[in-house]
Amino acid sequence: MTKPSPDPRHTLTLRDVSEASGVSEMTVSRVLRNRGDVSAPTREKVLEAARALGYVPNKIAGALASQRVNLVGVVIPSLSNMVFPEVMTGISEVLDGTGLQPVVGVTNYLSDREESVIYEMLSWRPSGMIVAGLEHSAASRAMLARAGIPIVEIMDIDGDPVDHAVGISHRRAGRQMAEAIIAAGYRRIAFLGTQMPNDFRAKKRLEGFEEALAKAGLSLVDREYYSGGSALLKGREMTAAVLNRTPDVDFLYYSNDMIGAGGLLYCLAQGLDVPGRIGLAGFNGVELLDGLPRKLATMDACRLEIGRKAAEIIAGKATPGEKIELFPTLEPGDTIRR
Amino acid sequence: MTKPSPDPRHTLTLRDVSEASGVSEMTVSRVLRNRGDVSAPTREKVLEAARALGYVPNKIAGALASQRVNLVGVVIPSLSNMVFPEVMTGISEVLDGTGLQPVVGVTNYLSDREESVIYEMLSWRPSGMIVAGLEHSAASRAMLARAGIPIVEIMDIDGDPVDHAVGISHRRAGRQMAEAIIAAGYRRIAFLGTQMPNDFRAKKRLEGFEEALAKAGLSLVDREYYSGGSALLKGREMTAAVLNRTPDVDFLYYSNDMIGAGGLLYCLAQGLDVPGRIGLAGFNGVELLDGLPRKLATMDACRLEIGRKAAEIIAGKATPGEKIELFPTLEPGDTIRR
DNA sequence: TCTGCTATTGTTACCGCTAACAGCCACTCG
DNA sequence: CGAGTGGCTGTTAGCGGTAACAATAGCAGA
Repeated sequence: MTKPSPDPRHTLTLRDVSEASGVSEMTVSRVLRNRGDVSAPTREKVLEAARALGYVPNKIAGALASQRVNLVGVVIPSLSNMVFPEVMTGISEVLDGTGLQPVVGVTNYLSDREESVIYEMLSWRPSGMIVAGLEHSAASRAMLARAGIPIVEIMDIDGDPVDHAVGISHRRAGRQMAEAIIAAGYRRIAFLGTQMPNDFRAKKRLEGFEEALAKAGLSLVDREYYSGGSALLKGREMTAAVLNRTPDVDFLYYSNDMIGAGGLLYCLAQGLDVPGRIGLAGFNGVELLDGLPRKLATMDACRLEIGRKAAEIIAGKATPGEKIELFPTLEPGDTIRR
Repeated sequence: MTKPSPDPRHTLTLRDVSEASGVSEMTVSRVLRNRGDVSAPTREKVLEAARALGYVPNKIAGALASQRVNLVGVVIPSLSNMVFPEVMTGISEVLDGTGLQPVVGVTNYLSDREESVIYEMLSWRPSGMIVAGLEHSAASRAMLARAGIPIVEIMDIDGDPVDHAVGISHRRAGRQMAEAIIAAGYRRIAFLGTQMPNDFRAKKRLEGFEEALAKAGLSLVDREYYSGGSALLKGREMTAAVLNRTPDVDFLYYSNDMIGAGGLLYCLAQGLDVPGRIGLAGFNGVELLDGLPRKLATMDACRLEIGRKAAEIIAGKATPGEKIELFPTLEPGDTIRR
């Protein structure tokens, strides 16, 4: 029975626990980490003392001494995107059993910001890094390459990874969607999407999309960009603008599901025949779509799986085969003629 | 001119930079942290050497030596909620200038998990902690109280904070909404919400709501719970269930905007007169609502402001006045009669 | 010339914990 | 009965930085 918190202003160290339980600091350390042999009675004594005192180990000191940090840096462009939380879920799922802990950093699609987030994270000497995208500043790439830890670049595989990459080919995804649209008989196709110069993946999808159109002798009949604001609302507005400007358009390809959903709601409200008179498609496969009056055509981005695979590489559970390509499935929903 | 990365397998330390630039480690440390006086030529030499080598300081060692950690722990129940990302935005905004860095931990509304997340975070000795909610296990509270750092509990102020609290009164919010609904002439009111036992805030809103109903001599005519799944879809399903079971219901109060939005879409699809025949209201004030065909009545939860104020307290920029209550505004939208 | 001061740089002693190894004891075995 | 063995606990020496203080140089003023 030790008196709890004798001096409330002093933060506890191993020494406090060791004194309270009458063993060496080393033994306390062993008990608390469950490492090495400690006799049952000693273990009990120590645990009780630690509990009574409310001791919380200092990982900073521990990490410095052991040269091991159980942190995995995760660098993503945004949290409000709805796509990254799911990646995080996949990462957490896999990391949960391993003693590794994800730490997120957000870049807001800013290259400078990404650089400083990466720098900051590396300065904590994590066990691995998961970074969204393949496009980074030279300095960022250099830091990652030099860090001496596993690096996994996720979401995209159209490019050269620093170390590992897990993702889908956005170029191919765009191409595939275009092919499906053409096959369904649509010909006057417009694109509606983000303008953010640093959303490289959206850009690649559009490239693939136009490539496939070109191969069929087609080209976009209209395009509309936006940035910021409520995606759903923007989707309505952009759709209205396109329909107004190019009344004979027969397909709207959106760069993401949120604006696609807005567009769908707008078209339905206008009483347009979807998918007869006009077809629509988005990208991502967000859960939200399930609740819409009609199911928007989309392509899931394998987010959960990307998170899982990336974490597995970091945790050393997977064969480090450079690039891992995943293949999104096209979900035609109810907004493409069949 | 130093040769870059002579030994690629050895991680760099201050000593490497100090040798490369011909000054002591201490001087390098001073340059890199911009602290103390260093002559301009020396500074240049050091910076160049550090850059050439690609040196990234080891914050673990730095933190241990200086007893200062520029991290702020943020513990939230979920990322996919759409409400917490906005809180994070507020936090980042304020922290950005201060050298402090937020680190998020997610609990999935699990008390055990919260406990271990808090423990894990405290073991990195952060400069402050921001934790969602006021309900925590005894162990969690004790750890936070003992940590000797500023603690801010956010979102809710109906209860006893460990240290500081910033949020709204969810009980009052529920009451207010009920009063507005009653004033608009609705009488047969149903509640549709989450069942998660640990969503204490939703529970408090419902309590306040029922309290106000009772004061007006009313009580809920129906209620419907859910958990998990696509919120939008669940909203549709639950709404269908209630309308089917209690056809003469004239108001649906949802515990959050997502299921409310689903309900709204359903009602509109059914051709119901909203808000004449039936009224609807949600909670949170999410951006999504702006894109809906009709604007759902809601109450914004002051999320951005909560994040800001909490961060200000941590950063020492605000007077630590125990509880800071914010007052949500009721946005009647188009789904309550006026 | 000597003192006193400022500007700059170096030295020393940790921060709190863990790896590696040393020590001690009881017990087994030939 | 001595050596060998395994179980448990303690000792020592850092990990890579930084605080605090010491040292040195350069220079002005008396």
